[in-house]
Amino acid sequence: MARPTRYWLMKSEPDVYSIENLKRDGRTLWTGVRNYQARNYMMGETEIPGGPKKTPAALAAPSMAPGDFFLFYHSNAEPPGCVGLACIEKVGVPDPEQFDKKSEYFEPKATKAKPMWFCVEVSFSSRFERTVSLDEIRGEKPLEKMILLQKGSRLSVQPVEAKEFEHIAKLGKSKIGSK
DNA sequence: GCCAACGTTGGC
DNA sequence: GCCAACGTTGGC
Repeated sequence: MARPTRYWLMKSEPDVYSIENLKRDGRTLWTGVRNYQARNYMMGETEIPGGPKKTPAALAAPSMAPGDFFLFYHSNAEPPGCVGLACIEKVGVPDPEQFDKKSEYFEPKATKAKPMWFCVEVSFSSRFERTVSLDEIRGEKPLEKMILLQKGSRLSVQPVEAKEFEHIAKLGKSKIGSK
């Protein structure tokens, strides 16, 4: 049975790494996520040798795979909101920052053989013609179930429904594959 | 800059 | 295993 394409939302502070940066770079490693739930999504669907074991609940949850798409969200921005689309290229990549003593994401307990944190490689797909702001998302009935809108939700990597993804992409006047 | 909400750590 | 203290996220 073919796996359906899954859709995600990933947050980044534009002062740190913006959609313009991704457009410039073409591809990047989505490093620095230090949340177990987000990590589990980024580890992908197959077990990683030497990688952390997922709990049964995490195994039952959806995970990323190459070819999935995500909404690029600018957090701590004015206004906060979705600004474009990008594609998951590679999953379960050990986050190199955990091995770098000078990085704020250094993890002394991690080793190359047994990494603790994983990231994904992503590629630029499109920039929206305009920001679909958090305020606007709040006002859309078809988007009311989004994890983004749930009280206290801070998850920086989260699944979204295909319908939600398409709705926001339409509001941003952007399609997969368009510039 | 404030602070609510949440996640993690560590003493017991 | 509990839970208080602490740190972080991210909108406002």
